Amino acid sequence: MIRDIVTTESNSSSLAQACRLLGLPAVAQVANVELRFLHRRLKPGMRLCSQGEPLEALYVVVAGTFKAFVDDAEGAEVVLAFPARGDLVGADALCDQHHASYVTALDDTEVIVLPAQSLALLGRALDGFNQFIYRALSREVVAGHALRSSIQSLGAEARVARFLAQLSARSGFCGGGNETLTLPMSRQEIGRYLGLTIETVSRAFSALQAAGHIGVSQRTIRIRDLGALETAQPVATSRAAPRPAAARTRRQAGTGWGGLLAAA
Amino acid sequence: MIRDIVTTESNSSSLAQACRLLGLPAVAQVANVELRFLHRRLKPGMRLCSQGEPLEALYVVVAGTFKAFVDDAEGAEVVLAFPARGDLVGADALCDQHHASYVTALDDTEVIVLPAQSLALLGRALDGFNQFIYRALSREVVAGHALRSSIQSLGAEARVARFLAQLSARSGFCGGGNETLTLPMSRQEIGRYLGLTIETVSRAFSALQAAGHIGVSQRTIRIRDLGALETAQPVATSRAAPRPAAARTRRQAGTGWGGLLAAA
DNA sequence: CGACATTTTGACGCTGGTCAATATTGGTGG
DNA sequence: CCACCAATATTGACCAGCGTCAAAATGTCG
Repeated sequence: MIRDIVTTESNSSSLAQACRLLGLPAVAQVANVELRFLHRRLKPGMRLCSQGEPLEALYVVVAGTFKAFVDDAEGAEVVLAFPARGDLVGADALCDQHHASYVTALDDTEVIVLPAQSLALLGRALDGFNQFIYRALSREVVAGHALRSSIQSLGAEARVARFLAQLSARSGFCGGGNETLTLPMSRQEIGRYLGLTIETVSRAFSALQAAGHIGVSQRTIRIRDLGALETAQPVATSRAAPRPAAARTRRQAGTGWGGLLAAA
Repeated sequence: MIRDIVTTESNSSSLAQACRLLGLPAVAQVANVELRFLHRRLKPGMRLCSQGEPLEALYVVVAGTFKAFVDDAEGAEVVLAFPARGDLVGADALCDQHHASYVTALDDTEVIVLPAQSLALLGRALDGFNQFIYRALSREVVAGHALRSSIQSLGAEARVARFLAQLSARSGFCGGGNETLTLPMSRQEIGRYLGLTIETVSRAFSALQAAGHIGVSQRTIRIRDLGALETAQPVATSRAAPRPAAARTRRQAGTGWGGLLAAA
């Protein structure tokens, strides 16, 4: 597609570097490949890929944060993940060669581009490369399970708390030390990720602040008691999962729902 | 269908058959492989694999239904999927060679066993084999996204309705025509899958029956109005996600609710 | 036929969604 | 440089969906 990046030079990375970024053990052979992959940079709001679009490449995030989402039946977006440094983006397109979600940049970002053709090629040439992709994909599956588990198990406040703990644990979100982080996403987006409304997210922030666990100043969060955030409180009762807003645009055919039942 | 499978014990299947089952386009070369994979049969309650266990093989479900789940913080299980005919099981172990969830048989089941060693081997020998795994994994990711989206978007009744519609759309669940299906799982398990309590699931069944959309008789469901089930109603409002219960072994301990406000 | 497990139904209330109004921030023009 | 307006965030009041507690009903199994 169109490369509008005029900025500096898109530089390149080796396969070994990509492996390191993904946190995968680089197989021996990997080090010997001199093949290099181009980088691409995006400004906030720019889209890396869209739902329905044919697969052109997979991406490994080098810097910045993205938002991956789909539109549900009523048109409201459901945030699937906030890919950041070290995450693989675009894997959901491998099953039918078309992206199944939208991915947009939340801030200034940079990715390593792994062209689709290269995948088959590399797989053939390098034994370890397949493991590389398998693991990245598998990790995504596991992460999805973990998220579902949290959403079903925790109350609103605990979910937000863990969300923050998770962010602080990742590199790339910290604006300096691992004590202060600057959120690249809005409360709205956090809500659509955790299955909460914007108001509830805001209240959770306030409550955590009142409890002395964090310091909140807009999108700048100071972690005061990481332990408290991680040890989410089962709080009260419940465990349901309500409904979205909807209200407005009702009436929609909605086939959607592609896969209730998945595989393991 | 099952005629090549001689009932007796562990039978075997070719790679091409496995591809067909998974609904993946069998690559040319696949047809030429004469390698055959053994089958394995399980009785209700038997475990195909457990969390933490080292990866030994991947499985393709031939018949019956499984339940894949993890235990959340409080020990309550969260059902991740109900793998049935055509689904790949065990993929979550590819990232670190250890299973990340439990998978148990809900009824009499049969799977094709793809030994872990064969994977690397096949990948090296067959170009198409990697695509095969990529797609199966990717499909799982996409299915997970779809499920999350539905859980966050729909009310309890709509979730149950769609769940049933989804089941009726799959082969393997229908006890005859696609009009009557026999659920292999309990209400409890449906609830832990949809993020609802057993009571809410039960009430949803009753409501759908009262509305004339289904006929309920224990675990035998008659679909009377499939369209109504698929066109889930955004119902009311909400969209929160409460907390789990922990019911069972509860008896006290302390947490319950007393600490609720304090913790918050 | 009796003890147990699963499902159903009812009453009650907490969590979190909805509606709504007020603050803060940020951008733009005079 | 400051007033004005739009976007985002915070708070409050209200209310309803669904979890929790409880018990009855129906089915399973020995």
